[in-house]
Amino acid sequence: MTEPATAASDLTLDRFASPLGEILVVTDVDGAVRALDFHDYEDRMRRLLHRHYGPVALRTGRAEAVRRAADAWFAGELSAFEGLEVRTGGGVFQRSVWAALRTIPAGETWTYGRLAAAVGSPRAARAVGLANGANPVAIIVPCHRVIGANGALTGYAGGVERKRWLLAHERGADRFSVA
Amino acid sequence: MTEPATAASDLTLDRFASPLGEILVVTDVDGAVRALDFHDYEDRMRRLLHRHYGPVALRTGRAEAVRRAADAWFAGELSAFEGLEVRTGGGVFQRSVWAALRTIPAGETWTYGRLAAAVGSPRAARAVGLANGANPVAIIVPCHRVIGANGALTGYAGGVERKRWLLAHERGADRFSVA
DNA sequence: TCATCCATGGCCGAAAACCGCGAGACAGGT
DNA sequence: ACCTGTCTCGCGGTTTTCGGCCATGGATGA
Repeated sequence: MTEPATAASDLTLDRFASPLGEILVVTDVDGAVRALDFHDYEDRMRRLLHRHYGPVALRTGRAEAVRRAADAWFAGELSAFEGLEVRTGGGVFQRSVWAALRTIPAGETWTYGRLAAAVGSPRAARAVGLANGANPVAIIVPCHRVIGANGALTGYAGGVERKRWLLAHERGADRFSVA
Repeated sequence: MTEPATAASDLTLDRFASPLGEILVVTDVDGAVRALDFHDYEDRMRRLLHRHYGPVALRTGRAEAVRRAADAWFAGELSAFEGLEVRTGGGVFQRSVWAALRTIPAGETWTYGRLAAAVGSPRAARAVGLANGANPVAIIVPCHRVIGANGALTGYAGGVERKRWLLAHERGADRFSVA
């Protein structure tokens, strides 16, 4: 039955351009962000929404607050997402991981193991990887700030190239272009 | 994730006497009935609640409306439950079965097959049996009005004796006593 | 009439599969 | 010694798959 599932009835879907390609964002009636993903992974995003909330119909509309924040963020204002509320489904463990992600400062990277320890399960590094990959709200919930203990980027749901770009961007080095 | 689960936070549990022994009833803050069972099956009732709503704490209290309706019903006023709202968890199929049960007139009996057909799955007679057995709200949702195609009572979560008593009561023949 | 046999369908619990990990062990190359 | 890359294996939530369970009912055969 899995109860604590933050019910979702009316969700709206918006699309806007970014340096990393078109971005899809799903918000609820309160303006909280329920999902954010890249256009080339729209299928997966919808599957995830379906898994969390059951069959939901997305009405298209504009999420102005998210657009503004994203524009500012891509322009270099790395604190632009801080005011945004994020609301998700998922299990207890996943939520704790996603919450912990937002505490990682921009420009910094953690290892999966460190994140696991931070949520109280030091040996669950691998499970953290899973949870990370299931993060419904890319970029705003910065799962890209987690890398392997050996420094390898290891993986990213939107493609490792984007992960590399995001980390470079947060380091203030904007000179790389995305393939 | 199983979504349409009618969230439950505050539930209250009441106990009162009846010709069939002590009865347990669980209601929510709106007064809707979430569960009703016989005292000798309290464990199962709690398991069911847990399955549907997760870990919930039951506070004891009085469900006056249900008490009044039950007294009237046992006294012979067979329409006494009609005004009561029932709210349950469970799957889509189960809910449709439980909803259909309330359309069976008192004093009448259907076969499992007929009920299956009524909910649009003519071959799911056996599955209807399962759903019937998982009915969280006894008597008010009259699962006892369903019997085998050959007329046998087949089964009842509260014991077949009680099923026999209930059917006799609804036929207006109150002369049998419960073992 | 009764006993057997079997296809049926939804649900549940157990078990296995899936990995965006990481630590330890080795093998080479300096 | 040291550093590096490769391999192996245990780890732990989540998701998926699978096997039973049965409050049936219709067909068979004694």
